[in-house]
Amino acid sequence: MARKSRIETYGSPLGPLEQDVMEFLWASGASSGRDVFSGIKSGREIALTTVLTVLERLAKKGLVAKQKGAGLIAFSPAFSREEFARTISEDVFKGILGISASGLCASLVDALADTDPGELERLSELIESKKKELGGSTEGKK
Amino acid sequence: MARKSRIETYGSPLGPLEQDVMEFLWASGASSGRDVFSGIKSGREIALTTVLTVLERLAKKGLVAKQKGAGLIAFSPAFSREEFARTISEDVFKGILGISASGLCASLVDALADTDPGELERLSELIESKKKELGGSTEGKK
DNA sequence: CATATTATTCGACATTATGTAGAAAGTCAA
DNA sequence: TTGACTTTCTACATAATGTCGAATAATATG
Repeated sequence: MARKSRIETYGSPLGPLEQDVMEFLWASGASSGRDVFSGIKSGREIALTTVLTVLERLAKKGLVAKQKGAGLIAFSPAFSREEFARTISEDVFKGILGISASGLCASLVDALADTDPGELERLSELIESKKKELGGSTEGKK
Repeated sequence: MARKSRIETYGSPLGPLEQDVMEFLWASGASSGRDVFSGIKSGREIALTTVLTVLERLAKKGLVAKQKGAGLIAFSPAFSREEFARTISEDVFKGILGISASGLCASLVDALADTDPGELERLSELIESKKKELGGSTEGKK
């Protein structure tokens, strides 16, 4: 049996340039290749084709949609930042939970307290409702 | 200015073989190269040197400690499974929190409810103590 | 239409990470 | 010294990513 509790995936490993491109698309929405190029190239020396290639690869990965309509081809994020983050989170959690649920929770709480204390409150509420949701319907694993 | 809210790291991206090796070390503690080899090679065809190489690289990365004492060199995990998981978690959270704290929390709660409901209870307690720890600085509706 | 521009696509090379392992060198005991 | 075993070196293969120039396809213009 392939041991499962692997630390596997960690989500989608995007390279720095790919991330810059995604950031731009998330911020600007559908854009032409040149737009993306102009947008992310600040200070750095990078060729237009480099960006085009990345855009192409991202499209192949299904992270950006390529729409060829009337004028130029438009590239747009296939997922919102949130959806993307959530997808990653899920993969990460699946992997790490098998190793140390308590450690994961501890890290989350610490990180939250550090960057967004207010979110702590919302988290407890979230937990409450989830517990309530689980409550009663105790028919084993789901 | 390096835009920060990146999705960056995602933690330590170990390859499958490297993970098998770490799993073995976590389970067995200090072991000789041959032990690791024998331990992880079940069914598969793999050379001893391959494992040794991986062990070596893992050591270079600082994930395993190489102790050369009396007899054979002993390799042992430099971090416990939990510490490792925690390190990964932190990196991941730092990256994702900048994007969507609520999304992250939602994912965690869902994942927890799914794999380890009991941990939900512990999480809320954890949050409570953390809130208390933050104390007055976090005064607000409660 | 013929040509200059701009847009897209192709093909390539560099680097890094990982898997894989044979060859060489080092150890140690019989 | 010899032989078996350990450890190190060296090297190749593949995949992901960054990086482009060249070739090709569209468009626009004179």
